[in-house]
Amino acid sequence: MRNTFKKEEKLKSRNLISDLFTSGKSLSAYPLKLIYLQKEHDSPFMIQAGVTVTKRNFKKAVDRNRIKRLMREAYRLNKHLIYESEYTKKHIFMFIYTGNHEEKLEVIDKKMKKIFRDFLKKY
RNA sequence: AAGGCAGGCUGUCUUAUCGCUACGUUUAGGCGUAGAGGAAAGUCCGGACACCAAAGAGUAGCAUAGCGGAUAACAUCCGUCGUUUCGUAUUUUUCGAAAUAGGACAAGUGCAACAGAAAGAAUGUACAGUUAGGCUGUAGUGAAACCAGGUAAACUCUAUGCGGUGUAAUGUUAAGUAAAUUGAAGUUUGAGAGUUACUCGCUCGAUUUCAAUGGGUAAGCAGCUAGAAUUACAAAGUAAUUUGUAAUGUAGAUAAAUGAUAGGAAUUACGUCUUUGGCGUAAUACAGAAUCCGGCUUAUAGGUCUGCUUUUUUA
RNA sequence: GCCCUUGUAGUUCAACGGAUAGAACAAAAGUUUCCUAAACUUUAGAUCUAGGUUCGAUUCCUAGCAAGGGUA
Repeated sequence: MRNTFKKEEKLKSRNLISDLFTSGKSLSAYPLKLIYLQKEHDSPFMIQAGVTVTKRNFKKAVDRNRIKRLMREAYRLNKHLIYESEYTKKHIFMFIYTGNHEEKLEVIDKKMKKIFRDFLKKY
């Protein structure tokens, strides 16, 4: 499969996001944290995913944008782990960066793989 | 020549692979084109644009403050006068540079530590001008006592300007319902309610029936990027700036695109060597459009230019 | 996005433009005690930053920085 991450695959609806934060479950692998919820949505993709960085830890918009780009890149390169598994229920994902300084892509990539492995182990 | 300070300009380039957003094209896969800044930042001023007829009048409030000009407008910019500081020089003047919220204390009110006789109307001490009184001058304290005193980035006064809310404005499309809104008719008749900081004013009566609209769902689309546009040349003007001609097509996202990896080049720093260079390592600032413009302020590695200044060398 | 407020010792708060910025708690040292606590005595410690107005600024003005709040 192709490693894309297009508009339709991104988590955008405010309602879905607030549902996710009120009733979602979480997995953690510092400096990343995944909040997930099994829920039907309109997207043709199996998972709608978003990333977020708190303003408290990164005051400058440049830093926040950079980390979000790195997280999107890591998700894009690793999502095949889930799509190629036997699991097929629809989910919404939100990745939160809980660290307070910028990490390199390879670190984030490693943690992303760990989170996906943990996620698949649970089902 | 090297270093420091201040200001102006500039603000790394390139190839491949994997991706993102918009537009065009394509039956689909795909392909083509375009894709952050000088400050996009702070939100400190000024506008454009849109809506609010509950948008009116007055007061309050806020802003500005020599003079002339520029501009769509400004608290911005240009010129000039005054004032202050510095330099040259030195009796002053003149000259050069920098800074400057720079109306009014002769409308009224307030304030002035310490010192001083006295800080607002009081006339003291010593000396001198004259012998006494009175008057005048000098000394002494202080930032200010040269008197119609000082102080308005003290209240205040004067002149000028300002209606409010901000693109999440506003318009429109689809589904679809109220105890809400609007219109018409009937019945009844005046206590109250609402509105901008306040007053005047202004708006709204209550209930029943019928018809229409329609909260929320931060839904979709428009607004949304051709504009006080950019670049070049010429002319006018001391300048800010204006006018004319030609060329150019230059982001439009919305949990929010403009990225990642690998290689090469450039610059800088450090280390090392076989030292006009080679090799290795590291770094490449400040910072990310959110309706759009004009300014202001703040941040900024490296390069480059200008001014001032310090040290060394040579003449 | 828009709007507003506040910055004073380690903490919570004071201070008309005027002498050496004050109080409580906390901290340090000492006295007391076999030791600790309590009590008592003493000490150190601050106006967010940079300019300006003024004879003089925590106070007034301007710009920046930081923190907090409101609104949709």
